[in-house]
Amino acid sequence: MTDIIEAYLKKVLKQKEQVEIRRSEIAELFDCVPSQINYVINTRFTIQKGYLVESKRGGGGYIRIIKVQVLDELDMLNTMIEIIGNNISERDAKSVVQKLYDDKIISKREAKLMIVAMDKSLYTGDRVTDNRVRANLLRSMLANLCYEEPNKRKAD
Amino acid sequence: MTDIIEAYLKKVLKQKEQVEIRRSEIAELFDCVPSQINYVINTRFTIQKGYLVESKRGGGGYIRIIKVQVLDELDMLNTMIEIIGNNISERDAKSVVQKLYDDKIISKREAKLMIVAMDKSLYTGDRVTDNRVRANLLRSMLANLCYEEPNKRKAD
DNA sequence: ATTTGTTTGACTATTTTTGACTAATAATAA
DNA sequence: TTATTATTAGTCAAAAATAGTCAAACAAAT
Repeated sequence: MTDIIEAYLKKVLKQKEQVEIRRSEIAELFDCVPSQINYVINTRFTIQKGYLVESKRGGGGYIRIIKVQVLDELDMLNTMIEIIGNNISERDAKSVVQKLYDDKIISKREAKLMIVAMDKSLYTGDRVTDNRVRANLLRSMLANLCYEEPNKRKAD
Repeated sequence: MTDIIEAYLKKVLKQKEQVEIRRSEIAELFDCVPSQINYVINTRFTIQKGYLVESKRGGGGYIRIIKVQVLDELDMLNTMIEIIGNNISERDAKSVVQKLYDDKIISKREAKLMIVAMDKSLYTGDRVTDNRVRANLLRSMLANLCYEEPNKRKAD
């Protein structure tokens, strides 16, 4: 169900920069509880994936999902570095890398290298430490990409 | 039983590049406990045998087995993975990466990504822990370079 | 007899679904 | 204007729906 609603919203976002919904209407449309919509948004339309969400309650209330716009590669990398901050979960880290791949800032091989490096199983086992180390790694790797010549793309 | 399930999955993989199952369904189909499926996957669909496995738990969960192509740098990478072992210093790790670059197994960008990830300053500060985590990271990244997915699947 | 591989199930981990309760805003009444 | 009510959306935790781990029991191979 989550996947279906996600796909629906993404389809709309393919055409437009943003989409505005009434939570109860979408819930009705897909025959689910309204809070399911919050779940979809919280797990699939995060800032790490490149979305901003605004909403308002009360009469005429809405939820608005906005695709984040960035100017260029450097801007994107810096934005991501900021988003990462000093701690990041495995899931969010992988979202960030996926986003960079989707936006063709890194190659598939680079994405895979980075994604495997985000895996929880490689670290110490202490969540707090791991999230900090993971953020350090990811930030460093992205910062490194900032100083490089533009990506020479191989067919992938 | 393991052989039967293995054969079944391989038959499907003869036709397609990947197969997605629901663990409980397959367990039911072959009248075995669900964890038997994990055993089959862990023993017969390893990365060394040319398969990649992804999965998700929870509602709509699945196990996906993907055929991958083994690259000819396999031997060299496996040797390096063995050499790395469970601990590696920053210096040794960096020379491993340098060698990969010299041997043209990785690109310059990939090399730089990996090199920055080996840096001591990113880890916990405890030498023993750091050398272990660094080895985990490097081994994972190298293992990842051994294989390549044939082609993409998602239409989105 | 010993070692290696397989089966089983109890326990754990993760993700999604659901619904009761809370919070915010707008509309309306006083 | 102020208070009240209606109309939204948000939060949180429990329940449900998956898959993963691990070790004991069992079986097969040497």
